[in-house]
Amino acid sequence: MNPPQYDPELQESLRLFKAEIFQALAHPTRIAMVELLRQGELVSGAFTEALGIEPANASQHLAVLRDKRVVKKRKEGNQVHYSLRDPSLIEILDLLRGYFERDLRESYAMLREIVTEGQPR
Amino acid sequence: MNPPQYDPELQESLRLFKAEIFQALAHPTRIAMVELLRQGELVSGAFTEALGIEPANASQHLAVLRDKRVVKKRKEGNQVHYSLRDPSLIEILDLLRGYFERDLRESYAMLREIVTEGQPR
DNA sequence: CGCGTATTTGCGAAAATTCGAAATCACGCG
DNA sequence: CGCGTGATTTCGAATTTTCGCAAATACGCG
Repeated sequence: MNPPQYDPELQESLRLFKAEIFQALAHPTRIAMVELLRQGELVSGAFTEALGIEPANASQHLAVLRDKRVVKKRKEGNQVHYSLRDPSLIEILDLLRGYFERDLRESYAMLREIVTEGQPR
Repeated sequence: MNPPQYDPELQESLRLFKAEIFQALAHPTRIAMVELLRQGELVSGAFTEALGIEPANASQHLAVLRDKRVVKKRKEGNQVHYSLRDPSLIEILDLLRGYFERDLRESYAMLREIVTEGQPR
């Protein structure tokens, strides 16, 4: 019960868990899904419509997100509602947004450098 | 060039970009590598020793992290030093730890619920 | 039962992972 | 200079995983 501060096995399972979360988000469609869920619950069909994909495909990606515990489902009569299991995922996505912006800026700078490099001085 | 606020194509390529970053971290070994880099620079060989993997394997994973711009390399004589390109990645991993703990608590609660459910009242 | 919505399953193609062997690279030494 | 050594990367091939489509199957409802 009491968690040792430096348990190698715990560390390992924690890394596995983190890897699974990242794996779950390692697809453009699933990222779009999570971003859509930022505002709240969505029915399964809403994804297929918003993303222009087939129901089967949406269901598959949702299954991945479900398996990795990113989203939870709630059946209501005929249809299935999905929502984020833990809103703090939003925080993580926001943090990543800052990361991406920095990275994009860097890439842009590098690109410009390469371009100007080719120019005669 | 000028980025419209809501360009679907831009959104899509941005998601692709994000997916690549997630993909880079979607492996326990690579997560361990990033966590090792929390303290600072490491030589390539240090990873193989700390993680108990073969040099070729470590090099592959480092190449992935390099390609996705997570780490940067610095050659010094015989060996190659790696370091995090952006330390805010650490924040994200820390956030995930809290996420993980919440998840464990939930699983435990659910387990207990199932157990008590089976009990006669 | 019949219908529409969701999910699951089967399958081929593409990508990721791993490992051993071979190739590079920087150094020091005869 | 040529050569051997240690560190790292690259190559090649085998295995595993992921992806997207299509067909089949479940599920709730009238």
